[in-house]
Amino acid sequence: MTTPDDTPVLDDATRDPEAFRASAPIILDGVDVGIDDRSFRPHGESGDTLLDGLNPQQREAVEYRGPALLIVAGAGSGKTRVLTHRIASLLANREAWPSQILAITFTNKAAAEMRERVEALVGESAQGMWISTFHSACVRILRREAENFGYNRNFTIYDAGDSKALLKRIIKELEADTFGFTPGSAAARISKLKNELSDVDSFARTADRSDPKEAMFLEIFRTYTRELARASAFDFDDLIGQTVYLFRAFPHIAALYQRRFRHILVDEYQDTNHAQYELIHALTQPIEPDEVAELEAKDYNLGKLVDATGRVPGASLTVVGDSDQSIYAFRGADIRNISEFERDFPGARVVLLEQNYRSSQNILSAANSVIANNFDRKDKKLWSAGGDGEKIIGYTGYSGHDEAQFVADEIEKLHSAGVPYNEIAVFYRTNSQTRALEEIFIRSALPYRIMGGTKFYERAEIKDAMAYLIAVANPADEMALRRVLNTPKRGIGPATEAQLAGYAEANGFTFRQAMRDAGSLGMGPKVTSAIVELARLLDEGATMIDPENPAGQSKVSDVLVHLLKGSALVESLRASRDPQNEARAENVEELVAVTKEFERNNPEGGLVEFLTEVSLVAAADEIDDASGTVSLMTLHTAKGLEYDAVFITGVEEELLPHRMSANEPGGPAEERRLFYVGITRARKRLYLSLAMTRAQFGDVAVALPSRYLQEIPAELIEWKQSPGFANSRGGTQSRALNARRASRQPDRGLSGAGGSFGAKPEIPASAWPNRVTAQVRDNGDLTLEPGDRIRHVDFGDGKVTAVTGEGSKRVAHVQFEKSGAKKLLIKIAPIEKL
DNA sequence: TTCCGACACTTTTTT
DNA sequence: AGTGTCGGAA
Repeated sequence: MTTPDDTPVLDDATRDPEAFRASAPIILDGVDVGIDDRSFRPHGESGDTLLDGLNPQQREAVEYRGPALLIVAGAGSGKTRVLTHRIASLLANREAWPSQILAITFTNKAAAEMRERVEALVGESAQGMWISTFHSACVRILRREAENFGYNRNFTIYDAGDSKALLKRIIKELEADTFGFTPGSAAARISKLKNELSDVDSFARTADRSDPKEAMFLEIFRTYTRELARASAFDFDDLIGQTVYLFRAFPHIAALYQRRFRHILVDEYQDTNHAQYELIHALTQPIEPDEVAELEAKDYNLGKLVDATGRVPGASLTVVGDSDQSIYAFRGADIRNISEFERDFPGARVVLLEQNYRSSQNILSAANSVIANNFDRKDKKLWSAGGDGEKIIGYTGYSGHDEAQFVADEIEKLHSAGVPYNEIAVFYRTNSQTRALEEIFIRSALPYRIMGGTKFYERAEIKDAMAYLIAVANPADEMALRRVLNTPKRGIGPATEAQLAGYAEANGFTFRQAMRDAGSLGMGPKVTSAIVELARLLDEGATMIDPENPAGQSKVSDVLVHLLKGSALVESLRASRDPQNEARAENVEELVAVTKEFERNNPEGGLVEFLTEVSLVAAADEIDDASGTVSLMTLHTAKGLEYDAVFITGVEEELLPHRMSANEPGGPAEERRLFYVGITRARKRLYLSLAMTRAQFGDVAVALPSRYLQEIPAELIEWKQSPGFANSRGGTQSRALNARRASRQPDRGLSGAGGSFGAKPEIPASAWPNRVTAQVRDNGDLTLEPGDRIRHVDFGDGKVTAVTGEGSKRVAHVQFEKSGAKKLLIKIAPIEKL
């Protein structure tokens, strides 16, 4: 979890210079636009030293001043450095106050890092800046302005799962499933529309209503929108879209932010969608004279901002991006935003950064030759002054488990050669690939962390506990109430739920009110008291955070503990005989710990702030660089990160490129960019691996090497085990794949094996000395000592050389006769003592 | 209303 | 393989 970017908006303070000084002591004497106080000296480097160590292009990107700047930054070209130095130089030269800077990054983690790096350059004057994601920035604006357009500032944020749950109910009620609608398909379509800034009305105007399916979709969209509004909730896409509507509908509110942010910087611009583009566009508009007058009438000091025409010119915009790293088209990212930047912002300067400071030349050459296969791109070649470096290592496993064992073994080798675990990462295309990796890593006692995937906050029991908190913070949120209604079991079934909803509808009040009044519904005494009791518990929670409450604001953890006690959520999990429920109970207790952690990091933050933070945490935010663990993540999550050693697994057709991308326009090209992003994360070592067979949906399918492998020149790859088997047409894969170089394991045993596509390959197991099965066993409290001989199901006989660790985490270091040295977790490894 | 077993369906990537 | 959903019985 990251610290939220919760610096207060300084608008109120800037109206009154005295208050401003008090709240931001680093800024002396001042109106926020007066930049003439000579005593303001940032700590750290002065303006000149900010340019030290930068190449000429980087310098230009830092120094250029003008309305618009596009920095085309290839992978590893130091763009974060350029961005932070650019911000630092604006501050150091006192061309801008911190509060006038808005920097948008892709993840909270990137935002935190950028803030840290700017602070390292200029010291604490970095405090008042807004450095955040699009979503966080919009939440701040929306909470601030919510009351101005009919929303409650305690609105709930629905994540993708919440949206789908709501749509599921709507589709059921409308019986829309008969038209083939699923929550997923409806959510995707609505999301797409919102990313294009379409709302129900504009969609209704263009939709073909004579088509019953279209009419039904319109009905779904309309109901969904109404339900969100009724619950005082925004979905992810609304956060951006509603902010744009807000600015359009209320120019005087837009003017506040146009005035405040004089320098806007956007990272990963190639992944912005239309709504985000419009948001940036709105923020960089000039303030017209009538709005200027209105602002001044409200005592906002515009001072020197007003130009000769009586307007405040638009903020200066800096965007950084690389169209070769655009991997979010599926989410509405529009590559035209970057390719047509010069047209959108006339007079824009473009700076190209092509020198790579991250990777060895071999890695870059591979990346260049892969991406060169995407036509319709500006040619751009990364180069490094750092020398060729190591060759790329290739490996073909018999199965996903075999591949995982290779990865584990190589990681162990790297580690004993001095590469720390946290400098090693394993990437894959789909989250489902983690299973095999995880099994092997646990068995091999490798410390690892999975980024993203099934996230803590997506677990059912955590969502239940969170729903209690949401119901307290936002009583209008019916979905949270419905979720909480019968968890833990209270004997309130769907029939009762429907009765409550009907009662609320008929009387024109909220679901929550209906719960309070359950007594007048004539239901059974047990059910009635359960409902009334729950309503009372939630109301108690609400008074605990009520700002009017004389007893003061309770801490989030106190509210949560009170709700958990009152609802007996944890106890009911503990009482159940399902063994998994013990782990669930522990998860809920972990959530209490999370709230306490939040309180430590955010002494000012309340329940709403906590809920916001939880809603906006992303996979990449969890990455803890200091921990000594290997990181496992999807290729998407890997964007923006770098490691000494990188493993890309599952480099197979149907997986990379993924089969789902085949039919999408631009799909294969986007998949290629994804591969390119993965390759360019590596500094020194790159491993590409694949498997001949891969388990999916419970059975085994044949896999073919990815077409992208052939695009890497053969001399860059050293195959530990090449995928040189016959393909479906009876020929062989390209020369690159057959890699006729001297290899310790010649291709002999492989080529010709396998056979026609679709059949299970009959490959002699002897061809894979490392062939690994998914077997796990419980060895109880088997004890091993150095010198013991053991037999492993997959690796054969070996001798224990050392034993480390405690209790269930005891690890045997074993020298196998045929398979080399390995570490095994004694408790679960498929071994027996001889 | 809840519980249980049979079943169907899943897996693209994420703020 | 694992999870969610549905129908029927208690």
